[in-house]
Amino acid sequence: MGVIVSGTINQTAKRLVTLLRSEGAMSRVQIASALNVQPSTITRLVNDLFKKGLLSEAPDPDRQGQRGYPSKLVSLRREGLMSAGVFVDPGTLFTCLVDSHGELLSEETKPIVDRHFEAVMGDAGRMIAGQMNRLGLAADDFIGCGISYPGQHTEMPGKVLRTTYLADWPDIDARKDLEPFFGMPVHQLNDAKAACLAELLFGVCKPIHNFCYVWLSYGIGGAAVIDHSLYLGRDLTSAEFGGLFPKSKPRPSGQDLLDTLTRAGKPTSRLEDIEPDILAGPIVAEWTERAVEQLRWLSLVIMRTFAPDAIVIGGRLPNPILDRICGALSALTDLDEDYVHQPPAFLRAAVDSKPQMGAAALPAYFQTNSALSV
Amino acid sequence: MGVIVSGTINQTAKRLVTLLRSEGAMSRVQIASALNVQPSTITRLVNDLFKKGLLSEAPDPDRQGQRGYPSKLVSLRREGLMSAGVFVDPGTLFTCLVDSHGELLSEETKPIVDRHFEAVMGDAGRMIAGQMNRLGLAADDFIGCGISYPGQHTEMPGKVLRTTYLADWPDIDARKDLEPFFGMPVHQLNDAKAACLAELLFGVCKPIHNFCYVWLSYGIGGAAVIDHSLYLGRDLTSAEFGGLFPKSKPRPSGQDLLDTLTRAGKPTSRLEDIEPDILAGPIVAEWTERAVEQLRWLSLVIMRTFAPDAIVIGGRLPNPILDRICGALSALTDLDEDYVHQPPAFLRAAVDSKPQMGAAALPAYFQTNSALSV
DNA sequence: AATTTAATTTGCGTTATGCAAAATAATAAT
DNA sequence: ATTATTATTTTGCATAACGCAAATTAAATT
Repeated sequence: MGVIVSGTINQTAKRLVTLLRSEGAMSRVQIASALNVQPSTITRLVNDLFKKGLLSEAPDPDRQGQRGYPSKLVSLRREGLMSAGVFVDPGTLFTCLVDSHGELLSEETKPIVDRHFEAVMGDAGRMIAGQMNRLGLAADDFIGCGISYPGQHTEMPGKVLRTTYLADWPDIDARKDLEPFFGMPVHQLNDAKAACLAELLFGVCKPIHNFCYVWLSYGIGGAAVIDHSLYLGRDLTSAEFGGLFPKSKPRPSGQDLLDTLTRAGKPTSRLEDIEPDILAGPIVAEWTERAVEQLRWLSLVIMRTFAPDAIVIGGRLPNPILDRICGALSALTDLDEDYVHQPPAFLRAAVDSKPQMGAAALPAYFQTNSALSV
Repeated sequence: MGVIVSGTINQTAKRLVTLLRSEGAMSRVQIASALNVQPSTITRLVNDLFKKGLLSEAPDPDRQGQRGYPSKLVSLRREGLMSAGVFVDPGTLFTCLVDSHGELLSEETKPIVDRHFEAVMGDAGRMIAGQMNRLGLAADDFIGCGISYPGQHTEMPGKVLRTTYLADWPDIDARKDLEPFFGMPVHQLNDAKAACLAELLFGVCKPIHNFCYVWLSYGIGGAAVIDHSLYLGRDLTSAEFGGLFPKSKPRPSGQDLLDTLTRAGKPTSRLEDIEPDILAGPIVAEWTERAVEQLRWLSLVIMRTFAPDAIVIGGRLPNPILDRICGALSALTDLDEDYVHQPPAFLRAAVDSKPQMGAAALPAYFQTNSALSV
């Protein structure tokens, strides 16, 4: 095995990895033209990275009856860029290992009993190490570990992430505070932004260069990807779409849904605990309808600002609700009478049900992402 | 003289030009550390570009009583990257030549009598050529010419710009339709986006990496700069802030102001024609106050989406009104009760009164801009 | 079996750039 | 006055990245 990404990875190599993540298997000439370099450059680069175990190669299965040297399709080797992910729900610890395609290699979930920082991170580190062990892998087969939890970013030295949910957690600086627990490079980002990266690298947004993610969880978060890069904005507060809905009024958030259920005499405290019959019933249906209307307005705001190619709907709201919301938005023929353009594509997030995959996307993103543009 | 930018300009050279535009004069070591390369690389690059006439060098005037080899400050040579600009008002043609610092070398304004495309562009070409002549310069001393006018971009092959104001103008493709008139590379963008680039390269936004421009003209336009690059979005419709205000209702646009004056018995048809006493009177004051309130809301939307470091106010509304609007926004201590962060910096655009400078910024931007990031 | 075709590879030269040592021009210490 | 110290810039050398053109390869077509 052995780790693959050495300290210095050439700029064109980064662009190549980003391209292959985005487009999947490609021939060398296709790569060369996409990256605007000579085929010979790609030959040398690919053969080099192949030797290092980063890439794999296969004959083109669709090729039939064409003249000329048959192209060989190059793609990321699954075991080439593996990463680990840890998501901290206030009550549960979700961990996983994923390969370069975002396929789960293993996962493990555990209730959190001791909520203190050291205890949670100690547990997480042991869970990750245990999974590696069972697969016969070592920490240096991995490019890193991502940590994600609901929380607010603050622009302190080192960009710390703060949570109010978890008892007396300090402001956390990824490198300094977290690496000791995992023995590999650590990256962190809050739940919405991490989930967005998971869609970018592993989910439905692989080929999309500009999109906005609307994250519907207990609160409403969001993220924006511009030119295949996460745009964070001042103090990492870009695309905080929740803030567009006044806090005091009804809004399409999970907390608002739970409050609505409580008012309707069906008190529920966690989104996962909403009963199937209630989920299928009129209270939720009515709430969803209102949410769709509010998100239609939000989509208009997004189109007037970011004007992305797609708006992605995901989060920790129950799946059927997110599916219904996304379906209803996709069915709109126009967003608003004053909006003369086509509505954007509305996409249902593919990997939002496993929030630890968002975390696992972080090292992959931060260590190999590079703008694809010429 | 002779042109300076040869066909191929190295990537680090682009980053250097962008850096010097943004930061002004710098020493070689400062440049090296800003661009994350070795000082020796900068020595060679700078000496090379100096020989080509792109850069100039001067002793550091502030240096006094420090040990060591005295640094020499490198900056863009004024005559090194000149460009031309043409702005087409429905009734007037504004043209100019500017140097690499955005200083006007010459300007010429002329009423449009024949509004047909060929006639207008023919005139513009002759005006530009005449100005060059008078200064003893030739077309190939210039990196290009920018064309700008109010209009809608449409995503047709080649990214055409369409106008409804000007009689039977076709969809225009910069390279194919415009270059014959000017004999140099031509770039085009609508008024708001061009004005934004003028602030980025020549105005108050030189050092700002993320900002949004709110363009208050007859209509309301806008633009967003992310990582020192203009972000255009799907079909070049990003940051079309006007669309956030329903067309049917009062809105902070110049047309709305003119309509307000008409209703108040002071009919005026052009923004330049508003009488000084009316400008200072209660109708305009009241209108401005309402505009400020609406723009406060818009600023909140901008902060929840782009979260830029600054919001820039500019346009063709009368100067005193724009000054008052910008002043009032700057004075806000918070944008909204739910917005817990600091308000952004509100900046008054510096070069919006000369819209042809926006046009002149286009060649400078498109031919040398390069993300500064590492 | 020879020809055509298209992808890939190889050989060669150039450019960009890192690294370390040297040169330079100032101030500070003796 | 001379020497030491300091920071910036330059130079010499080595190497990595990559363009270009020619060669190679493996298929289909003639």
